[in-house]
Amino acid sequence: MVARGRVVADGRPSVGKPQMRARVLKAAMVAIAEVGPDRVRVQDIADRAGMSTGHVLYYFGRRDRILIDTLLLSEVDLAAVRDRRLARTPDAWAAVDVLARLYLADGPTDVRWKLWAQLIARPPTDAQTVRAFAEVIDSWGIALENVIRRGVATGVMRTDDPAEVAYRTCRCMDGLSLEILLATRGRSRAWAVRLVNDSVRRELATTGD
Amino acid sequence: MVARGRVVADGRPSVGKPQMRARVLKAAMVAIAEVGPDRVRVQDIADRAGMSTGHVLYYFGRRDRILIDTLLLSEVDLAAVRDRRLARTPDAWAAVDVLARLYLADGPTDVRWKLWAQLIARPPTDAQTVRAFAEVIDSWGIALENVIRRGVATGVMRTDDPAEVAYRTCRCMDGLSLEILLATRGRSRAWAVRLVNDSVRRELATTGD
DNA sequence: TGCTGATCTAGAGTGGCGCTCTAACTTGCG
DNA sequence: CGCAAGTTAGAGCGCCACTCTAGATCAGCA
Repeated sequence: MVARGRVVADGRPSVGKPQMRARVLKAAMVAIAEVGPDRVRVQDIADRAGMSTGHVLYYFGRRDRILIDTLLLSEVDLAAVRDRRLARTPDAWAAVDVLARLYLADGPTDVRWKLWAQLIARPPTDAQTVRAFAEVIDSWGIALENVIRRGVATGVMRTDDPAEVAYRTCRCMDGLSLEILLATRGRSRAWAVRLVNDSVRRELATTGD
Repeated sequence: MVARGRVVADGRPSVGKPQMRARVLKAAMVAIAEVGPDRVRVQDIADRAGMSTGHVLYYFGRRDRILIDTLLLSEVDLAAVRDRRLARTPDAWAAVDVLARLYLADGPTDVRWKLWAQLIARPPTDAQTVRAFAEVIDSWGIALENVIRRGVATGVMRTDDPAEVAYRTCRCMDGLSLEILLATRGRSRAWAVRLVNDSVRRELATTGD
């Protein structure tokens, strides 16, 4: 036993000083943005946090966990922004546009989506983390579903199954974001935003729209 | 100059013995299936090919290139299967089903999609490879577009823009495959196949269908 | 057949990096 | 002060991609 204050097996460290974790995650965001999530070293993060590599790993156990928590943190932040903006946007069509712009990748170097790509390439195994990511993904679908329900309620949209449309639209935006990341063709972000808006409008528009 | 028979800078090796490359790629497929594309070592591939690691890298230069070429090879094979089966399937709705089943990930361990994930996480930089992958992606869109055109021609489908529907459907299948890979919820392959079939049918069905 | 240069093959060597481990330092509490 | 728990640093280990070099094999030629 003795438990030398170290990290518990595969879970989160139970040790204190959450501000240290926050500092590391902040540094990680910067480092990832500069170096890229695939190339970033623990050393890069430690440098920017003003700590040693051993110290950083004392809090996170594994390098992967730093990237995972960074993504989770950025998703939590983004979800807050999303919910705030959606609440401020009464028109359902405008809300769809807001959501699409927040969800879709900014460009080939979009940090958030590059982290997602990293995660999918090496998926986490522990149930806790898997559930956390499932909730993040769900929250986008639910947010869009609510927008659509509002559109239906206000009479500007029409559908039998808001949840299905929302889910499918999110998966489509996933694919679009991946193509933006790959940057194979000219397929730009602006083009993807327009495609999402158009296809949703075509599917949900009431007759007169 | 002198060029000691080595690999040219970032491109393909110009050296002979293509059967050696083929042998490595075949071994790579096995190794990747067993170990996973993220964990597979050059040693694993070399072992299965009956060669040394140095020998393997003599032909491919970088580990990444092995994975890239493995994916390209498997895509070429799959495209051949796809075109053959589609040619044998006159009914457009049935053809959509065939294509969806070939395109979508088999399950959380699907090798082809795991390689795609790997590729997106660390995208290739050289123009030649980027173009090759763009063509692979395009070929799926074009194949689906042709199916839809056939459906329209035979009067069982209706749409203004077959290319747009095909493209969007492919991106949706990308997103679905990613979720199958992540295996967060019960979202299974069978469920995804049905979703694609249903949504395409809903979008393209003629009135009486 | 023996010579020569090009190509091929093997494996030892190198460097980098994730991760571990130990030892020292700080803090809190009686 | 003294002890224990928690915190910090950094040296060290092991692994793995990639490099380098030296030898093997082969092709063409006299």
